[in-house]
Amino acid sequence: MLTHSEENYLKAIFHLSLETDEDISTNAIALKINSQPSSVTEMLKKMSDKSMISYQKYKGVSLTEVGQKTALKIVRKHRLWEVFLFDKLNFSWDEVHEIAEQLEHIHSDKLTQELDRFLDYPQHDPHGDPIPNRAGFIQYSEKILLATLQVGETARFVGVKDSSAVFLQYLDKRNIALGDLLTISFIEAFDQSMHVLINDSNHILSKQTINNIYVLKV
Amino acid sequence: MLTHSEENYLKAIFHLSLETDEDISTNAIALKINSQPSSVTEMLKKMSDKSMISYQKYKGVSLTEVGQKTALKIVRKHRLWEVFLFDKLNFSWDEVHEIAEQLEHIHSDKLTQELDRFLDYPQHDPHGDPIPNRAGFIQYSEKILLATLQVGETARFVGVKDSSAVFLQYLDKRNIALGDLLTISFIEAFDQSMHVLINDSNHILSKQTINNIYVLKV
DNA sequence: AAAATATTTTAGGAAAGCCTAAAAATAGCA
DNA sequence: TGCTATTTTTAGGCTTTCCTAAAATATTTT
Ligand SMILES: [Mn+2]
Ligand SMILES: [Mn+2]
Ligand SMILES: [Mn+2]
Ligand SMILES: [Mn+2]
Repeated sequence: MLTHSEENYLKAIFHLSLETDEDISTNAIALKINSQPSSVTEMLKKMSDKSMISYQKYKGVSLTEVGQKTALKIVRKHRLWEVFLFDKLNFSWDEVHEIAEQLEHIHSDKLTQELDRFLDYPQHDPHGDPIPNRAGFIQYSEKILLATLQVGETARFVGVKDSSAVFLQYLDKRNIALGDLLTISFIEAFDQSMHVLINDSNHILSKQTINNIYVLKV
Repeated sequence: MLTHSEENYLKAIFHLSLETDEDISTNAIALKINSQPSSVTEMLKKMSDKSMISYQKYKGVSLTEVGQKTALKIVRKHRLWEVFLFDKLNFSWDEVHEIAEQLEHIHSDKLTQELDRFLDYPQHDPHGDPIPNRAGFIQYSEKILLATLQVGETARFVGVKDSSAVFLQYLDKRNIALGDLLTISFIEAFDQSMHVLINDSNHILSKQTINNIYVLKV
């Protein structure tokens, strides 16, 4: 059984591995989990001993098969709890993450399974991220950044890249929600801001915003 | 914010305090949480510094007002989660405690409140124990031990004293459930075993059993 | 009331998980 | 290739929570 801390390391390495094919560096992990590189080195040794990661001094780490499976279990729990909080307990999508960070560490296979059933086997969490199934299989979609669309194109809002509370609240304030249809009416050459038609109203979205919104072309 | 461990001490002292009016001894706590008296002494000092308990060397401890309030919050969470697992996730009453022991440490007032609402403000957990309300008020009932009844009396099964999995499973096996009506038909003088009519079938319940079942006379 | 017994505390130590500062290794560049 | 800057590891320390063994205190028995 892994400790709370070990699980957080595993999850950090998992998420960092999604961004690159290279091994994950000590510094990158330290940055991610808000700790010091020396603390990370220490933990990496322990997790290597437990065969959760492949680690060679100075060469970075990658998840082993077991580590990958374990990380997926934690991500699954995290996202299922987010769905529970959002769907059943009236939490908003900017509030769920913090509590899911705690709930993801509850150990009970039956609990995870029953929660999944109770929520009717959801495919995505409230931020549009895919939920691994019981076997650890995760269905990634072909989502692209809104910033890559051309004038005239229409697409569906299916996810956010960085789901910080402040960004999610910004979207809420503008009544932009997951599932909405977006049509690009104009792109400002000067600052790349995008004029977008959403729910019959026009929005001007900044470069930062459109680089943080995932869509699926329709 | 209290640690996981401090919360467990608080809960132990709370439960021990229900059994007696005296101060709680170091040994009793050690026994309850399965640790050593020396470990307990150490923690009691820390919790006294945090004003959660009143502690005088060699004299035992009691909860302060703040400690009592905090303990009740944890008990509230524990029992609400038990209801959730039992009512919504198909857990049996002998399985819920173990997982609630983990869930009770999740910190979020909103979560507790919304869970309470979602479960429709339950008054009792799956073992018949009362759930403190948001303000920490707990409604104790006049329940008595089945062992105290006389031949001919009828009462409703409303709780168990020791809710160990093995005892709860024993009741399940005999189709004896919370809410059932029990009528005493005979008491064996030799071993105090009780002949009880439950759901139209006759059961012979041992001394240990009838001293572990709470009822309300009807 | 003294002796024996039981309870509680103190002393000293271990493991986990974090830190800072210094040393070692690696990578980038002239 | 050799020097410099960056990254990573090691060394040493701190806190939390647990432990065992010994000392101190309280309780019970004679
Ligand atoms: Mn999240
Ligand atoms: Mn999410
Ligand atoms: Mn319980
Ligand atoms: Mn209970």
